[in-house]
Amino acid sequence: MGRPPCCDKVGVKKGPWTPEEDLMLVSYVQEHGPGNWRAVPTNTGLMRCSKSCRLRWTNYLRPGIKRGNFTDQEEKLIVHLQALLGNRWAAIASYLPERTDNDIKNYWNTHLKKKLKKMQAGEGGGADEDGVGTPSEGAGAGAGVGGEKRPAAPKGQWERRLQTDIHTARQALRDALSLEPSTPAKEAPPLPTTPAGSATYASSAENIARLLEGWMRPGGGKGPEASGSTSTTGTTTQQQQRPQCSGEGGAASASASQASGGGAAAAAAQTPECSTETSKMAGAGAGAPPAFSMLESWLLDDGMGHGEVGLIDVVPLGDPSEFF
DNA sequence: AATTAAAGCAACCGCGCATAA
DNA sequence: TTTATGCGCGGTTGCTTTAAT
Repeated sequence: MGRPPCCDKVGVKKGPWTPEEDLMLVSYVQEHGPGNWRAVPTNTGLMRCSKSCRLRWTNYLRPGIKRGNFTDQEEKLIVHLQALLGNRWAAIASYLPERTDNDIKNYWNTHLKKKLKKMQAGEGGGADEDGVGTPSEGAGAGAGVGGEKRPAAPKGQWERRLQTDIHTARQALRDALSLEPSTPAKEAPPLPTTPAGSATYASSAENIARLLEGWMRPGGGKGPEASGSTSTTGTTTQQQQRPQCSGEGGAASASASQASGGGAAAAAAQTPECSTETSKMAGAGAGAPPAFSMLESWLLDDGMGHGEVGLIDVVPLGDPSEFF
């Protein structure tokens, strides 16, 4: 029957997002929460496709996103999870709540693939074309991994598969983390004991501040519209890359308020109900321990002794990220 | 200093799944 | 039960930046 386009192509703007658009989207989501994306363009006046809005939010504007360099641990985790789960980036991303699937995917394609290929080549092994990521067969997933289309599995089946995924991932994480026993908190920065919730605002404000920074900087780089999202992310990402998770909360919100002179960003920094997703993140990181610490303690807590109790039992099946 | 190639990243596209009507 | 619609995911594209010559 032919699926209709998700939105009218006429009058729909494409390409990089401008800071103005970002602000419109952010303030809308702050107010209404994410979801009902279909209504977003109408209600905000954004000339964007609903999908585009969702993507922009989840990949860039959403609070709690960490951008920039991946740590060694994150890298290892991704490599292992990719080997186990295949190119199921969303699933992999659920283990790295601060990273977006798009980010992980890009990082895999641009860095890790090559890196591993090189390593394998070094070992004398002939890496297969896709390289490395041949997902271990029978990793339980059984399903089409590594690019194959997912089989349409009934929900029960999907849940079982997810359980297996979690189980195998857990094993892999153990391996991954034990690879470098002597990489203490080197890459896992100590987490500030931030008051619950502040991390959410911080992250949110940080993202917004970041975009505003690029926007408001007079002649900074390429000017407002060119700078748009690209500059805030592209070039400046590296420069603005801050020491992650190191209690930037106050600073971030401060800069947000400064930069915005109030406005949406400030609101963003203060609106308690960032969004459902935000709350998720907040809940996730209540006090915002990065997922890694959580994972580590989960994995390394040998005293857990509850057999397989743990993630699987805690997490409502179907969304491991809920755990974080 | 100018040009070209390579790398990195944001965003788009199309498909499948879930669900409400 | 069927159909329509929205959402999410993975693959891919194209623009921008950086490095090399």
